[in-house]
Amino acid sequence: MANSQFAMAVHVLTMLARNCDGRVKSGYLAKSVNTNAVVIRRLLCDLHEAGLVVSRTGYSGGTCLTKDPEEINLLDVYRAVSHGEVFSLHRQKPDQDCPVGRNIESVLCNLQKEIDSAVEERLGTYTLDDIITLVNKGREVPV
Amino acid sequence: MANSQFAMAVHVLTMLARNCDGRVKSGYLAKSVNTNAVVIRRLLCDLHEAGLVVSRTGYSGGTCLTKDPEEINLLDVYRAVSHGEVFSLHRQKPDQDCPVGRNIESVLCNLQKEIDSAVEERLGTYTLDDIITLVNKGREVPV
DNA sequence: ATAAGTGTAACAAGGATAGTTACAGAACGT
DNA sequence: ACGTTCTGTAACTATCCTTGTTACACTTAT
Repeated sequence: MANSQFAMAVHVLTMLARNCDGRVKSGYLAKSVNTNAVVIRRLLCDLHEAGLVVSRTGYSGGTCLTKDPEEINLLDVYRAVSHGEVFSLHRQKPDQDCPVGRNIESVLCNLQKEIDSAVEERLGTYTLDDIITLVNKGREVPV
Repeated sequence: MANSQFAMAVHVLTMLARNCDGRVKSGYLAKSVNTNAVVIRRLLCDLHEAGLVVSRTGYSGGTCLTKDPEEINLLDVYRAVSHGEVFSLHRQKPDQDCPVGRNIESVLCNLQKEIDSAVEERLGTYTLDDIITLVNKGREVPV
C-alpha cells in the first residue's frame, strides 16, 4: 500500500502554521486531511519525535509548531516520517559463490545512498513557508 | 513489502552483460539472485517491454541484452520496473471546503514531480557498464 | 519424440499502511 | 470534586503490494 505519510505531514504542518495562534485539535486536522483522528495523532507523534511540533493533552489541548515555518525544512519532515529509501536492496542475500552476486550488494547499497542523497538535497531546498506561500496563492511548485 | 525489483533488475542485467556470448536461462539467473525462476521471468518481461532484453523460448532458449552495457542507462532500468514515485499523495481527497485541503494536492503533486526528477537525473548519470566495472573491481559506487 | 526452455495464470504467504474502536490519563472549567 | 474535552496508545481489521510457488501450455533443438 502506498505510503502517504509525507503528504499528510506536509498537509498537517501547513494547517498548524496557519493556525499559529492556538492549539489545533487532531479531529480538525483529520477533517481537512479526510482521515481518522488517530491516524493524525500517530503522525503527530512522529513529528513530535522530530521536534517539529508539541502537543498538550486534556481540555483545550491540541498541537502547535515549535518553530517558524521558514525554519522547518521539508527534509526534516521527510526524515520524520520516512525510511528514506527510494529503492530497496535484495530481500534475500545473493549467491556468494557467483562473482556478480558476491559484489552487487555493496555496489547497489552505495548507489542507493547516492540516490537517497539526491532526494534529500532537493527536498532541502524547500521550507514549510514555501509550501504555505504556494498553497495561499493556489498555485503550484515552480520548476 | 519492500520493492526490490530495481535491485534485481540491475543484478540480472549485469549477469546478462557478462554472458554476452550466449543466452542465459532464468534458472541460472534465479540462482545468483537467490529467488525463484518465475520471479526472474516476470522481471525479464518488464525489461523486454522496455526494450532492454530479448528472450527465446524452447530448447537452448534464454535471454540476452539488446544493447551494449554502455548504452543501457540506469534510468531506463528504473523506469522499466518502477512506478517512479518517491512519495505518494493523499489516498483520500482532502476536504475541498478547507483552504489548505483545496490547494495542497496540486502543490504536493508538483513537488512530487520535482523530487522524482531529481532521482531520475541522478540515475541517468550511470550506465550498466559503470555497474559492471564496479562489480568487477569489487569496489563501491564513488561519491 | 523427447528434453529443455519461456510465458503466464493462479494461488498462498508475508508485510506495510491505513482505518476503526476503545479506553486510560491529563487539563481545564464550574 | 466532577464532568468535559482532549491526547496517547493499544488492539484489531481491511486492503494492497510484493514475492514465492506450483502448474501447465507452448516453443525449439536434438
